Amino acid sequence: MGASKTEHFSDKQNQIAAMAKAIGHPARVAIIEYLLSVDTCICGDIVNVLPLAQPTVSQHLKELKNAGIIKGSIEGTAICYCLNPDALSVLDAFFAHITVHIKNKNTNCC
Amino acid sequence: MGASKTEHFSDKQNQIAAMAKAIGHPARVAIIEYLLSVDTCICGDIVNVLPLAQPTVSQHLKELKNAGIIKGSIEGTAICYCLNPDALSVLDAFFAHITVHIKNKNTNCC
DNA sequence: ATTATTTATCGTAATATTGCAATATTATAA
DNA sequence: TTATAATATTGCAATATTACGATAAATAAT
Repeated sequence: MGASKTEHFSDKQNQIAAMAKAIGHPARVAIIEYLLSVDTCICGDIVNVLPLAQPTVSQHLKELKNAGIIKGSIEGTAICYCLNPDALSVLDAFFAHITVHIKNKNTNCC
Repeated sequence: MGASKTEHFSDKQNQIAAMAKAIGHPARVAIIEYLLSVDTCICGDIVNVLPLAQPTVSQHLKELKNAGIIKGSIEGTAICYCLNPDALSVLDAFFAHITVHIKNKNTNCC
């Protein structure tokens, strides 16, 4: 096959998975870290920052955008990309919830 | 191609990406949530919990284990699987760091 | 020893991802 | 209008992922 059986899982599970999947590539982690490091949102130099060809970077940006991780708006010739706090806070809450609950578990057999 | 150019990115970026990728499937999100919900680590019923065939579940468990998200040990006929707090705390720290830094940014043009 | 139970592996088909060259699109500048 | 610059899309090849039937391996129970 090759297609996930998304219909068998909850919307929340599919949403978390889609966002995690989008972050599941080192180039896209690098993009996220770069967007976090710059103070302004005018990010027309993302292509120069990554060791990948321009179409490849454009494709990675598209995937991050589709997953809601970043937002983009036209800013003249360049495109302005920024992180989407809403999406990232969902992931933050997910992992914070997990780590808190793991600590509360006394059984740890593995 | 189809192979990520991991050598161009930092170990940290590759580690985050590998773990995020492992969580980037709704069945694996469901597995994580199930492991979090049960009190004991003896988890021989994961197959029955998911709407997927046994070999598929086994494959998903293997990927989570390879990424370090879960740990497993033999427990008689069954296999004992648990979440790995170390790996999950790395992801927790990553996303907590991002959300904190986003809040500190005053520019938000998108 | 034989059977039942549980999990892993193999093989394979369908689909998705990754990467880039070539090209298209869009907006600014001359 | 005609360049120039920045980003997007298309097309394609190489590889990876997803899913499952069939089968293997390992342990427990009879």
